[in-house]
Amino acid sequence: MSDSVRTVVRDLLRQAVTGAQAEGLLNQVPASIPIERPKRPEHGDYATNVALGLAKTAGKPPRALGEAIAKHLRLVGGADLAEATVAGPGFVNLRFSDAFWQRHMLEIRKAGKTWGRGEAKPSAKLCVEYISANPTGPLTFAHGRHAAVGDSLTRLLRFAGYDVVREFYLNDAGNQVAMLALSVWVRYMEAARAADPKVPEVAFPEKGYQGDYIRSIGRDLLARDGARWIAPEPPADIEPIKRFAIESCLAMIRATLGRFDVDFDVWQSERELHETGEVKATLDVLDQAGFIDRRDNAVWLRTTVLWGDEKDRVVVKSDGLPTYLLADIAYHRKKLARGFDSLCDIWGADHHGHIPRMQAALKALGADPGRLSVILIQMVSLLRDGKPVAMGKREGEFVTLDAVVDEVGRDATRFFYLMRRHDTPLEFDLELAKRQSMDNPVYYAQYAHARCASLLRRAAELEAPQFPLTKELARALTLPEEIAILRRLADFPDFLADAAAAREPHRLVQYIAELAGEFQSYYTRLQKVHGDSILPQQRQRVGDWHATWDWRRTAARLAWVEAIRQVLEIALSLVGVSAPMEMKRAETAEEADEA
RNA sequence: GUGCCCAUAGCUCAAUCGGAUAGAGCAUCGGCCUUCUAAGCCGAGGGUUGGGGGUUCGAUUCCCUCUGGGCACGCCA
Repeated sequence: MSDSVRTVVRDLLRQAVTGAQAEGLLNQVPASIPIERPKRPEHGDYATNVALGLAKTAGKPPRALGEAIAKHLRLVGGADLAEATVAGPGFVNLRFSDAFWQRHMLEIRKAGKTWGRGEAKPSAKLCVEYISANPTGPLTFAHGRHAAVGDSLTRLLRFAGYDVVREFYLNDAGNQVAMLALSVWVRYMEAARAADPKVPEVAFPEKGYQGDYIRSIGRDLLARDGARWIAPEPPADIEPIKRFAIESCLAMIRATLGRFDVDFDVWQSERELHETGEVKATLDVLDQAGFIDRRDNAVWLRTTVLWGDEKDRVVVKSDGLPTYLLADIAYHRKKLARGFDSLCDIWGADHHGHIPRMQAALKALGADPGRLSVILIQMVSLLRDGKPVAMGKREGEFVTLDAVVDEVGRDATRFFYLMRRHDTPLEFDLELAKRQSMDNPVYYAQYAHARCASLLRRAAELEAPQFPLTKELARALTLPEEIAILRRLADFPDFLADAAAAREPHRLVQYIAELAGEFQSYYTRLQKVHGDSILPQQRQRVGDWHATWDWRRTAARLAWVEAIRQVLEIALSLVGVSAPMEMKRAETAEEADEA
C-alpha cells in the first residue's frame, strides 16, 4: 500500500522544517506539524501554519520562517511538488503537480474495493454497543437513528482497520419486562374471554404496555398454551409468559433490524448476567475496593468520591433487588475482562446523567475510565409537510422504525439519519426523503453513481477500444475539474481515517454529497463549457466517427469515471445505502431499494 | 434551582487543533435539453456567527456573563 497523500505532505514538511532548523532559524522541530486543507483553491492543495506557531519561540517574523520552509520544500519536493509558497501572515501553501494526482488514479483503480481501507491496528480491539432497547415492543424511529449511526460507525471502523465487535445489550430483567409479561397475560385473558364468556374479566395494569402488538402476543400465547394460564389472578410464576413475551418482542426487533441491514455480533442478556452470578460478583469487587456504603436499608456506590458525582447511587435497593446500574456495571466489567482496548457506548442524550456513574464504576473496578467513550445521540423529530408528526399521548402510540422504512425506503432512511452530527437534534422530513428529485440528497448521490455506471455501459455498447491503465493514459486527464476530483478521491483514505478516529460516520454522507455534486457539475460543464463529452454523442456518430474519435482520452476518462464510481460505492456501502447501476422511477419505497 | 448540550443566510446545516475573503443544500429570482439519463447544470441576491465583555498577531471556535431553546436531575430503565 502506498503512502496516503497526507503522509507524503507530512514527510515533506518535516524535511523542510528540519532543513530550516539546520540553517539555525529554529530552536527545534515541533513534534507535530499541523496540516490543513485550505478552503480556497488559490491557497494550494495543502497548507500549514507551522511558521506562525514557531515565530514566537524562534524570535523571527513568521513570513521569514515560512519563506525558509517553502525554500526547503522546493528542494525536497521533486517533480511532484508544483509549488510551495508563503501567503498571508505566514502560511506555507503546497500544490502538487497534475502528474502526482493523475498517478493516484492508477492506485485507486488498482486498490478497487479496498481503496481507503486502513491497515489493521494491532491495539485497537473495540466494543461498540448501541440501540440496546428494552425488548418490550417494536423499535421506534428514534431507535432508527441509533441503529443507523451505530451500524455505519462500526462499518467505518472496521474498514479503517479497527477490530470491532458489535453488541446489543438486552434489558430482559427488571420491572419493564415484568410489566410486559403482565400486559401480555391480560391481553391473553381478553383473547380467551372473546372465545369463551366464562373466562373471568381482569383489569389492564395502570402502567401496562398499550400497543396492539401486545394483543397479538396475547393471542399467540393462547394459540400456543391454550387455557393453561386462565385464572382470576396473574400466575404466581409468570416467568414462562415473560420469556414468551420477550422472545416475541425480540423477534420483531430482529426482523426490523434485518430489513434495515443492521447486524450484531453479540446479544448480551441482562438476565444472564444475574443468573451466572456476574452481577453479584461485581458488587463484591466494588465492595472489596472500598467503594460501597450500606445505609438507609440500601447499598450505595460512592460515585461522589470516585468521580465527583452529585450524589452516591443505589446499586441494591432496599427490597434486595439490584438496580439497572449494577447490572450495567457488571456488563462493562465483563467487556473489559474480554480484552477490549476500548469500549464505546451509544446512548440517547437523555442518558447523559449515566456517564459519570459509569466512569466512576470503571474507576472503582480499577480500569482507566478513559477506555469508555460515550456517544450521545440527540432526538429525532419527524416532519410531514414541514410540521412535526403528532405523537399520540397514550403510551404505546409511537411511530415505529418499520413504518418509516415502509414509507420512505431503507436507503433514504439510513441516509437521512446520518445527515446530521449525532450530537445535534435531527429533523427527519418524510416528504423530502420520499421525493425522487434533486432536492433529495439520497437520490442525488445514487444518481451520480448510476450515471458513472451508465457511462461505462454505454462505452461497451459503442465498442470503445480498450487501453492499458498506465501513467501515460492518465496524463490525458488534464481538465482542472478532472484533477480536482482526483484530488478528492486521493484524499479518501485520509478522510476515512479522520472520520473513524473522530467516530463521526455522518461525515461519509457529506463526502458522498460533495463528490456526487462535483461529478454532476463536471458532467454538465464538460459539454456546456468545454464543448466536449466523455463518449461520442448521437449527433457526432456520423460517417467515419469510430475511426476519428479520440478513444484514448475517452479511455482515460472512463477509467477515471470507474474510479469515482468505486469510491462512491465504497462510501455508500459504509452508510448502508445501495449503489444502483441505473436509476428508474420507482412507485414504492420497496422498488426504490431494489434499484 | 443545579448540571450537560445547543444558538451561524428566510429554512436545514458546514466550517479540521484558534487561521487566510464564514461555506453548502433548500427556498426565491434569472438562464441552460436537435439529451454520453434535465432524477442534471450555471448564475444572482441573501450574514454585526443570539447580546455584551475578555484572552490572542488572528475567535464561529477558548474563558466570563446575559438572553433564548433542549435534556437530565428516582431505591425507574
